[in-house]
Amino acid sequence: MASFPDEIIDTLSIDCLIFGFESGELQLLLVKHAEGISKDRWALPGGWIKYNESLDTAAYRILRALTGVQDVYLEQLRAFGDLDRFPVRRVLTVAYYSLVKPKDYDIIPGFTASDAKWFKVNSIPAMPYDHNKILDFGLSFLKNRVRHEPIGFNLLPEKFTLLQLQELYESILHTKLDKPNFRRKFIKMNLLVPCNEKQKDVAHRAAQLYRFDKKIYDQLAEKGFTFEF
Amino acid sequence: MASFPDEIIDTLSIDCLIFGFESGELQLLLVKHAEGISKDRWALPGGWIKYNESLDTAAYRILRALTGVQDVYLEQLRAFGDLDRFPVRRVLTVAYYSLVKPKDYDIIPGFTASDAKWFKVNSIPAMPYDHNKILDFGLSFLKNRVRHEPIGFNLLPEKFTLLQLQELYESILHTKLDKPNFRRKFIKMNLLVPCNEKQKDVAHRAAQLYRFDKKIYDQLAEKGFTFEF
DNA sequence: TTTTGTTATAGTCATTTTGACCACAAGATA
DNA sequence: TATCTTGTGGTCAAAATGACTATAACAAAA
Repeated sequence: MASFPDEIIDTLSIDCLIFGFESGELQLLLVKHAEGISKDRWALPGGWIKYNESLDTAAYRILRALTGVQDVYLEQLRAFGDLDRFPVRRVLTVAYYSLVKPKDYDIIPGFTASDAKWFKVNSIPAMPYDHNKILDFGLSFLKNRVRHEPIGFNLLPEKFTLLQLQELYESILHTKLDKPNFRRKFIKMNLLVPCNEKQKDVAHRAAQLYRFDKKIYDQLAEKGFTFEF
Repeated sequence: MASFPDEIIDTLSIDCLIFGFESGELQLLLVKHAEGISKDRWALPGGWIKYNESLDTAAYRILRALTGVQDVYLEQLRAFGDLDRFPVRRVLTVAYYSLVKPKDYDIIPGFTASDAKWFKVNSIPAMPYDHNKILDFGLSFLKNRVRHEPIGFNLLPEKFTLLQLQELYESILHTKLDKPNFRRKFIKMNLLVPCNEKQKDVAHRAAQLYRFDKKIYDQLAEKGFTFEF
């Protein structure tokens, strides 16, 4: 079974949770299976690991092959290994996640996917296997993480307004936050750099645009800083 | 290969990080391999998953068989799947961790372990495979987690002093904390219940003993509370 | 041109939390 | 009795928080 290096291991798979943020809502990238036992159903982008690739390598390959998404930062969530999670035989899957800006990527379904598109996190269809369970895990992971690390980095466009940032937090935390207080708190963290630019084409007072300062973030991250909301 | 349900899967393993806290220091439970390619070396308690058991089940079985430790809460950390992590063939391992009170457990080496004992985290020997890497991951995970959840629960004896609690935090966070401030902060969280008892056999003023209030903790945990130090 | 609607942004204020301390208490030991 | 060690109660200024109020911009409607 392990004789040919490039052969797949049919008991080890990868599944990806690709989160995006657009029009004030958290989104998830799903693919429609083109073959296999869940043909024509929407599910997490996933596939078999090959004998000669590491978990990370497999995750990047599979995500790219199925959705066209590449050059993202994938992070492992954890393994899911319940006996009955896959109906045919015992399959262990390792879940990865990423946070991206949907607009930065052309979604190109391919490989074992006949289609691929963004779904609002609040209206995800019932997926095959334990994919909904994996999503739930990912969502609570995200909810937890957003409280302690400035993950907004990857979800917002290069330049963003404070309201967009706040909406991102509200959408992940599932709460309303006070605008002036949110603004004050975030600005005091020194992570935001005001661009010399304002919002355009809005039917109200244009907001200041900001961007994240990666350097300052890295400095802070090294000292192990955290923040709460 | 998958024909006999009770057969092991020789490409899937479990490794456990069992942390303990004693005499002011963080400890880790290791076993000495009795067989295999790393015979006589100290390593994380670990073993092969069987075809008919889930990851969690395998973790409990293996930990118990090798060290005698049972009735603990094991939590999955993540999977480690680098191609070269195991010299003979490709093996994916799923790491689990637990926090326990060493005194609560009789360490009984067994199965593939010829010996088992606690090591101070600061003097862990070089271990085979990627076990040191797994430990590093576990330590930073712990460091991060201790800042946001009251994990002390499982590491301290039933009744403990505030100084013991503080030493636990200092030992995980690798810093010194101010005594009166630590005390004030922790007491205000309402998580500690004073026992009507004092420390005994100490060569100085005896400290009040406290215990955790699990109910209050659960209430707080549900609301998603966090704390910082 | 004025009004209206909508979001941006500045600021107030009482309360709570923090960090850095000091000082005394309790008890064992020299 | 003096001294040492750790426990525990407290102060105090500074900073952070949460709940608001008020004003600024500016597009669109009246």
